Amino acid sequence: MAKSLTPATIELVAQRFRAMGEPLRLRLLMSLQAGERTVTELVEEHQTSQANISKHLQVLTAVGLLKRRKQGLNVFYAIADPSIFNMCDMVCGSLKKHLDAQAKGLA
Amino acid sequence: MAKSLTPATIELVAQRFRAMGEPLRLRLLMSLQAGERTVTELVEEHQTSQANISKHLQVLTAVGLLKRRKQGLNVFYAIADPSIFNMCDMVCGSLKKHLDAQAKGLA
DNA sequence: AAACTATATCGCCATATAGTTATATGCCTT
DNA sequence: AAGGCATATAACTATATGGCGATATAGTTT
Repeated sequence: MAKSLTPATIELVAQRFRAMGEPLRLRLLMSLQAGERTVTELVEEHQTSQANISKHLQVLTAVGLLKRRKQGLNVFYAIADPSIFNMCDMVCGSLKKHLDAQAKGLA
Repeated sequence: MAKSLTPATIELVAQRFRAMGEPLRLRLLMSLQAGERTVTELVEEHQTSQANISKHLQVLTAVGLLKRRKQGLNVFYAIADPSIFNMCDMVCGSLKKHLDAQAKGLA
């Protein structure tokens, strides 16, 4: 991490993390890992209202994690930068380490 | 990111991201990048109440990002897994890309 | 243009969370 | 054991956010 970031930059970074800090949003990202999807497809895949999906997609798009492509009636959403999945992998790895250590502590 | 994670695991991952999705918490992590610090030191460095710092440290510790070491009256906090800074770097990189693209879009 | 479809937005409620002040806890010193 | 220091917790307020149903908007079809 860079030495000193401006408060505004820190806020942007925090926003990104916050955007990824929601289970449903993580699931949406995972759905999109295989390729772009329309809102309807995502609604069908995750059982919640269309309004809710739409709002979460809006959040992810606003922070630059997703990109939108409109085609006729449909809107296709896609991952803007696949590197986010590396982040997920890192969290999973770190999480595993933590859980293992915790498990050992309980032994 | 692994193909299918259980809801519980997804929630854990989300928790981690959420923990990093707060400017003050990011600043605390940055402070600790150089090495362990006591609560008092962190309070002096970031201008907010001791109670607030303590609460944020508690959040970061709960999700396994920090570790605690008690020594006499003091409690030293330290980064539990330095790999989180790679994540910050990745976010910064991705962010930069996004902002550049956005800037170009406005040109 | 009227009806239809896909998506976005609005208004609402319930809950979560950052911050504050005040207080409690735990450890040390004398 | 009494007082003082460092940290944690409690009680509270203000704000943000997730979810819902209803509605608006934009594009398509007939």
